[in-house]
Amino acid sequence: MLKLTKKADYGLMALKYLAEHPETVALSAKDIADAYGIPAQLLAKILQKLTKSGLLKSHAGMNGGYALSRDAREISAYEVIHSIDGPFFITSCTKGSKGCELTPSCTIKEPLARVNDTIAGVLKSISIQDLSDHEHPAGPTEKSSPLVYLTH
Amino acid sequence: MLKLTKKADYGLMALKYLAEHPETVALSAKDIADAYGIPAQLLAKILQKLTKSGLLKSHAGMNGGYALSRDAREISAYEVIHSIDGPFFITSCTKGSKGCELTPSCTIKEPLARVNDTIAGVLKSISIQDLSDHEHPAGPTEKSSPLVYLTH
DNA sequence: CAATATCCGACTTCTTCGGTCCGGGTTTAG
DNA sequence: CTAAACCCGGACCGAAGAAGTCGGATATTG
Ligand code: SF4
Ligand code: SF4
Repeated sequence: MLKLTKKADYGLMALKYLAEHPETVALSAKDIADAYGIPAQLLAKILQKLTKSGLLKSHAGMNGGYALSRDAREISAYEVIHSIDGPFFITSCTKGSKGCELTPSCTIKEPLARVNDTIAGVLKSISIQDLSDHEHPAGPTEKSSPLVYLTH
Repeated sequence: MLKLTKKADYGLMALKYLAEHPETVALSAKDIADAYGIPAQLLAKILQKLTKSGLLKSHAGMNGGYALSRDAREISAYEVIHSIDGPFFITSCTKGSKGCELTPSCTIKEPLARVNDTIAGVLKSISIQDLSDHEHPAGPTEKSSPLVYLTH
């Protein structure tokens, strides 16, 4: 529940890896897979999705591979997750396809939609570049400011 | 991916329902289930978990049922989700049980742990009481302030 | 042309979730 | 006392989704 897909996880790893190697023109899926020890074929499919979404550029043939299509700080974690796992929804009532049938009687879907937006906002505020700043500077996670505003 | 369990969903609905009926001493699982049209037996098990976690008080026998053990504004959505679905982790590396085996080589688990904490903070800042404030006052969701601080 | 790479859909396997069933124990109304 | 109404909790099962695999087509370079 509320767990990130491993595919999205891999996708973030791969993008971070690409962001850290800007000098190379392109890296093949196998290169990245080997670097982390994740199944090559699976990673390939993930990168393909990211390519189709426009986050990556691919180049077939020898010495081919993938490269970021934009600057690392212009790619948000939200986009990555969205590309790989589809639309982002905390609840099952995706309003459109097939959600739970008790949507009309449900009284908590509006508040939850608010929460959904908040979390999406969090994800959108994180870029690939941020992942590369390997820092966890002693300062323990302090939740000071109000994080979500449910009622206006 | 990143989707709330339906059980947690039901749990929140039930708690909200209880919060909105403070006059009644106790409501049976069947009452709540009928009110929303969710499977009674399933809801029963959810309420049992919430009881075991101390969020609810149960009373067997005729005219028995469940009641909130604390004030509605003292119960956070985080507690509910935690009670029903177990520990809250965005990633698979739960450090302790069985996570993914590439935890050592993984370079994004610390940043993601930060994100995890942020989202957990969001959930903790929401009380059952907040769910009852049925408001969505025209004001579109505005994300003004920075929502997550990755680097200190 | 041959080697290397991406591309892409279909497929199997595994886990989890949603839901049901049943055999208990408790309390209270009659 | 007894039966109804309720809570308790494990076992069970089908459906769905996630993780990973396979195989073939296509594009590029040497
Ligand atoms: S309609 Fe209500 S119960 Fe159904 S998925 Fe949405 S929030 Fe959950
Ligand atoms: S170790 Fe890395 S890849 Fe594995 S679950 Fe944690 S974040 Fe994801």
